[in-house]
Amino acid sequence: MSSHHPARSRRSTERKGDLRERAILDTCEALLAHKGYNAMTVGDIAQGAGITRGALYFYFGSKQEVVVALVARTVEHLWERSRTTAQTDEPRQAIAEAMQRTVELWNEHGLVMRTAIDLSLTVPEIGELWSHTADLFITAITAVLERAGIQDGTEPEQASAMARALCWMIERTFYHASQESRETLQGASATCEHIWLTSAGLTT
Amino acid sequence: MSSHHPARSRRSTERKGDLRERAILDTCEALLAHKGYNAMTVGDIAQGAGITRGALYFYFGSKQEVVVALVARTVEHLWERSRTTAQTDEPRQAIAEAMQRTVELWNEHGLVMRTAIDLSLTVPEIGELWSHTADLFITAITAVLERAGIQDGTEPEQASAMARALCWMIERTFYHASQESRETLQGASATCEHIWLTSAGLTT
DNA sequence: CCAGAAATTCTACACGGTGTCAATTTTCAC
DNA sequence: GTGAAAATTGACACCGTGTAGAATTTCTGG
Repeated sequence: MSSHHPARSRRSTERKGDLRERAILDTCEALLAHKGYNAMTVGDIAQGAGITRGALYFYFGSKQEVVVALVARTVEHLWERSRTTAQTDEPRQAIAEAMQRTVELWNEHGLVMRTAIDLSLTVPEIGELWSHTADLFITAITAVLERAGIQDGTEPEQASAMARALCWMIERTFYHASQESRETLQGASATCEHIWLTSAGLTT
Repeated sequence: MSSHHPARSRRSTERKGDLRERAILDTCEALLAHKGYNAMTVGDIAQGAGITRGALYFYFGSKQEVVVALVARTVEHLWERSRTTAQTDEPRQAIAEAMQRTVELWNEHGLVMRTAIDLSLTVPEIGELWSHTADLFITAITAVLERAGIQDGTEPEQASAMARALCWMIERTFYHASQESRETLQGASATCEHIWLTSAGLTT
């Protein structure tokens, strides 16, 4: 199952295959956009990448593996971005910045994030990736809530549980809004920010 | 495409086919539970219902149509329940009752509701059904918010937009919690209720 | 530059699930 | 009972998947 990409990772010069691999993922992303996961066939991806079906199976073991790799690529980008973003102490500002950053993430990667969510159930690896990503968000939200004075703990009305619900609210709201337009997304963000602020008791 | 079930609907006596149709949907629901949508094959459903693949195609045009019918059956049940539930004027009580009812719905029909959500993207008819259901909820939440003094309107911080975000929060939170246990679902409900109350400004 | 090895690509094949069809059997109304 | 409508069947064609072995290209050290 994992006999693919043996140890091709560390290489001085970039092998031809690395290019192909990227081409495959790019094509996959493009096809996902206007055909959707189910309609997209392995043949389509191969053709778009300029190779044959057979050749594609040299790089990935299945259609699922391709999408897993695509999601992994995008998700690593998210983690990267989260790590390098300044953390603010002041709750109100922290919330505003978090929401702004999230809007940008969805504007750039909405498509892949949506498919990640859709496939979380059926493709275990993607479920893993996405739930880990969600945990990062939940942890961050929890921290802000606690700094704002919400009691910490895991009971229904304490910070941790609230953070989880708020995270799902944001995920789902952005999921829908990002399918519409940037304006819709911006408005949805404002609404979520407002609810978050209110829940944190920051409605002066 | 719709040459199936011609006008078999209105009938004095119950035709044999009506039984089969129900058997098919029941089997589909059962299979969905421990195989999932993708793994479940038309042959499986037919076998479970005690007929051949060919016979199943007499009732439904495809696997998708079967699931659409199943979702429709469940969703009509939801609408029924919503309609016959007493509407309370007092916001706090209205919210408590709504959440309690929602917990019951997810306890009874969690599986089908989750698949409905999962297939909303890929199966247009299901998307239609589910978004209509969501609209009912959003309308109800909006009404409660307005009665609680939230300004009505569609701007980001007004009742309509907030109701939408709260609806998605509940949907997603319940989606996840209902996969765990009844206790988890109850806790999740309490958290959502708390956030809803806070957002409505009812935190006395 | 060249030979062998590794990487890459191709074609052909077997398998499984889908949806269709014409033929057949069962059920129902009169 | 009989003829029409309902229900069921098995066989078939199609398409997408994943595999295998052979062929080709690219890299590497001498």
